Amino acid sequence: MTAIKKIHQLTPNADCLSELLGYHLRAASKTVQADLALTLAQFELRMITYSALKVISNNAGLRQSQLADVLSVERPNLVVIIDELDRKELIERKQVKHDKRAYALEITPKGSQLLAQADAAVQKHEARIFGMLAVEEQEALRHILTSIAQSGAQK
Amino acid sequence: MTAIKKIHQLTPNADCLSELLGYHLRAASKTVQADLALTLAQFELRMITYSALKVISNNAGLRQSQLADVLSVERPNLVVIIDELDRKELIERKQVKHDKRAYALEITPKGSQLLAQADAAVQKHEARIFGMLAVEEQEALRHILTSIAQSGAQK
DNA sequence: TATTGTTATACTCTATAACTATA
DNA sequence: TATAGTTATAGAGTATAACAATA
Repeated sequence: MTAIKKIHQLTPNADCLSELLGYHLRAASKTVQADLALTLAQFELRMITYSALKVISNNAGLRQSQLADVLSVERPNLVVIIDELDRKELIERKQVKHDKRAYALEITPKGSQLLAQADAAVQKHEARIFGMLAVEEQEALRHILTSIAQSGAQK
Repeated sequence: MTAIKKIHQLTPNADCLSELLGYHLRAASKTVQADLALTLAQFELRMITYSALKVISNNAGLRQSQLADVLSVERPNLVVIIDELDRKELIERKQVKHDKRAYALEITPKGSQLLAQADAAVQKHEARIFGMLAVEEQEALRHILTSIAQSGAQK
């Protein structure tokens, strides 16, 4: 049985997928997202709720449709995200003058306090993941990733 | 109305999330995955079925549990992936001597032919995405991404 | 007992159509 | 007619428990 198992064991080089840069890009992204998720779970935040809280904090009064655009989330899906932050009293939906359809999103003091703590933890997370890179390497990586992200879809 | 809208418009620098390297990593990964998905759709393959087909092709006779390990997919989820490839007659589940529980996975001639075409398209895809980088830059990126992927989870 | 493949299930993320109340 | 927020829903992707057959 061990003999058969050995024959079937994959040699290190048998992973033919590792030739593809896209494979490594995806693997690195998954590792980072997993670590970030653990980091934010300490504050009962998800990646999307953290992002939303941060954007609202930096853009007081913006509307849900604008936030959806910034976060690249469909409007219907943003509703439950905002609901979650609202229920936790981290943000508020305030009336917009001259447009009764829309809400102006604002962070609460409680939200600002939590965001400050989360931001500090995220900074540690980034240092933990990217700290082994020199500052110039980090900038080069940022530049490369930005250009890749904008290389767009075919056709 | 336009006045209110302008006030609420986000300035380019208001996207406070772009400070995070993890944000750019995720965005780049999503762009690449989307382009790869389009590329493989021409052959009625998904990323996971393409990966499975390629690993089976390079490791004839491996079992589903081994393939699940290589692809980092849970065994129950691999079943439907193998079902799909089997239904399309791209692979075969063959009996394993000395172990009636397991199947030996093998690619069919039809599968090999499709894989060759898909491989060529994926090569073009990678060139389209990463072609703007010099070869040394590609190798540097591969090295960085590999080390990031292995930086592991905290705690 | 442990393992292989399988079934059923559930949870998250994402995407679309359609409704309401306003504009 | 168009827009903001909402509801309902459906599809991927992913995760776990439990089963039958076999080791």
